[in-house]
Amino acid sequence: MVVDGLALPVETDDAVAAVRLVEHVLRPRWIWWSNDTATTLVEAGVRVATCWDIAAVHRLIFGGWSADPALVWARLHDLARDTMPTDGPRDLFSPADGEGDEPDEPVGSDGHLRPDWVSGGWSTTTERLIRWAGLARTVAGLQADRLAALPDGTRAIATARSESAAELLCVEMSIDGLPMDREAAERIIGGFVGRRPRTEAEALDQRAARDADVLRHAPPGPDVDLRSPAQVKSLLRRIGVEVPDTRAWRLKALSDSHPLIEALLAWRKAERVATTYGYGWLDRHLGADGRLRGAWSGSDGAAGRMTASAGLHNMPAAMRAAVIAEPGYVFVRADLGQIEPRVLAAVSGDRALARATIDDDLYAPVATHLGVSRATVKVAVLGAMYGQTTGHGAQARRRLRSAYPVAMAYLEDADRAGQARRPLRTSGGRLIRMGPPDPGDRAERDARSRAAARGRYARNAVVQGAAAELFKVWAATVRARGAPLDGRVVLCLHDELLVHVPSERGEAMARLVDDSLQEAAHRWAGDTDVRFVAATRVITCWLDAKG
DNA sequence: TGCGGCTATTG
DNA sequence: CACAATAGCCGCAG
Repeated sequence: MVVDGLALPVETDDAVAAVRLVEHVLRPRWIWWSNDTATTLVEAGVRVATCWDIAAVHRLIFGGWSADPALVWARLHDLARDTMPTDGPRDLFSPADGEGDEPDEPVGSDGHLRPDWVSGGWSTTTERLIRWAGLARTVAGLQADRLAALPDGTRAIATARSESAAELLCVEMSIDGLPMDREAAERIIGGFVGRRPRTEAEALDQRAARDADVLRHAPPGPDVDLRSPAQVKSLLRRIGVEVPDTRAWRLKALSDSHPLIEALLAWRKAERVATTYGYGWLDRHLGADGRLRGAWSGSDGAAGRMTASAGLHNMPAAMRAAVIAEPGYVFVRADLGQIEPRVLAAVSGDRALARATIDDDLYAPVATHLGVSRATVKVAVLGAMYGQTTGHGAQARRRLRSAYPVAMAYLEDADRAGQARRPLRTSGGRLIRMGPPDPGDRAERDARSRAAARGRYARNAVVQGAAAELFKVWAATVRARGAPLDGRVVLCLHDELLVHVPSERGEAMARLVDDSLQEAAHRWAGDTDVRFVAATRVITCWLDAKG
C-alpha cells in the first residue's frame, strides 16, 4: 500500500479519510518518501501503525542526512551525484534536462528522476499520482534488496522497520509535546534569575546586578566581561589564580582560594538559565496547552541516536521538577541499566561478558572475575568503549582483554577501521561513514592524533549506534503495545523512556514497558544470552524518579 | 554575517 | 573529563 504526500489532486479531507479507512481495515505497512507525510496525517488526527520511511532507510543504507527522492533514486541506481539534473531556471547554454523525454515518464533518459516530477509534477494528474506511488513501492523494494544483501540482511531489514517506526514516534512527540507546568517552570527560573522582567531595561538591570555580584569580589582594575573566557582568565590571574581554561570542574577545585570563584560559578549557573533555559525559552517552546515542543529526529549524527531540540535532551535537572503529568495522568519512567556494556556483549558475541549481564549490576561479577574493584572495572570498560588510552588502569585493561577477548577484539577491529577511514556498519546494518570528524582542536592537528580520534569515534559508534537501535525497537514496541492503554511516549532520552498515561492504567503501563523491553531485546538480539534490565516507576513528576 | 572556540547541560 | 548531542555568547575573518 502506498501513499505519498497529501497535497493531492483530491481534496485533503478525502485523502485523510481514505488513509483512516484503509488503516482501520487493512493496517498496511505504508510506504512514504519521508515522515512529512506522517506529519500531515498526525496533524489530521490519523496515527498509523507501521510504515517504511524511505528517507530513514536511505540514511540507514548510505549514511549522511540528505534523502530527497532524487538522491535516493540516484544512489540506488549507482548514478553519480554530480550528474543529477537540477530544477533551477535554465539558461540558453545548459541543455534542458530531460528535453525530449516523455512527460508522463518520471525517469529521464539519463536514468535520473526528472526534477519536474520530484518538485510536485507527480500530483498534477491521477495517472501521475498512481505512477509516483508505484515508484515509491519500487524504491522501497530496491532498498530492501540492498539491505538483504548485507552480511546480516534479515537483521538489517528489521532495522529498517524499527527505524521507520521511530520516525513515526518522532512525528508524534514533536506534535504532542512534553507536559510541563508553566507556573512551576517560572518558579524555578525565578529562583535563579529573579522575576520575569517587564521591560528590556529591567532585563538589562537584572543582568547587570548578576554581574555585580561577582565583580564586587574583584580587585580594582579594568572592566571585565564575565561572558568572555579570555577576560575571566585575566581576572583570575589578578586574584592570583593561574588556569589553562576556566571550566567549572577546574575552578571548583580552587573555590576555597578566593570568594570570587564561588561567586563566578554561581553566576554561570544563573547565566545558563537566563540565556538558554529562561523565560525566553518558555516563550519559544512551551505552548498555551502546557506542552513543551521541540523538533525530533530519528537518527541524527554519527551513530544514529535520536536527537531533540528545544532543550528536551539537555534540560537542567532542576527544570525537570516542572515536567508534571496532566491531571488524571501519570508518567511511567523507565531507564535501561548499563545499556552500552550489555549491547557490547550482544553485538560482539562475547559469551563470557554475556554471562556477566545476568547480574543486575554487570560490573560486580566482572570485578570479581578480574580481581579488581568495581570502580576500576567501570572505568576500564567505559574506557575500552570510548577509546581511552591514557591514564591509570593499564593493569585492569590487560585483565579485561584476557577475560573478554571477543568483546575487546570487536572494539579494536572498529578502532582499526576508523583509523584507516574504512566505513563500518553497526550490528543492525547502519552505515558509519569515516570521513570527518576532524575536530579543529589544536592538540589534535597532526595526522596521528586525528587517526586516533577516528579510532575512538569508530569504537564508540558501533556500541552507541547499536544501543540506539535496540532503544528504538523498545520505544516502537511501547508505542505499539501501549496505544490501547492510551499511553503516549512523550520523551526518548537515549536509554530512558517517559510515557504519559491515564492514572488508572499506570501500573499496567509499567508492566507493559518492562514486557516490551524483553520483546524488543529478543527481536533485536535474537537468542543471545544477554540480559537487559530497566528501572521502571510510576510517577507524576519527572524529578521524582531521579536518584 | 558566518564560523571556530569556549562553556554548560544532558545521556 | 574519553564518546555522543544542542545551544548560547565572544572574537575574529571576510
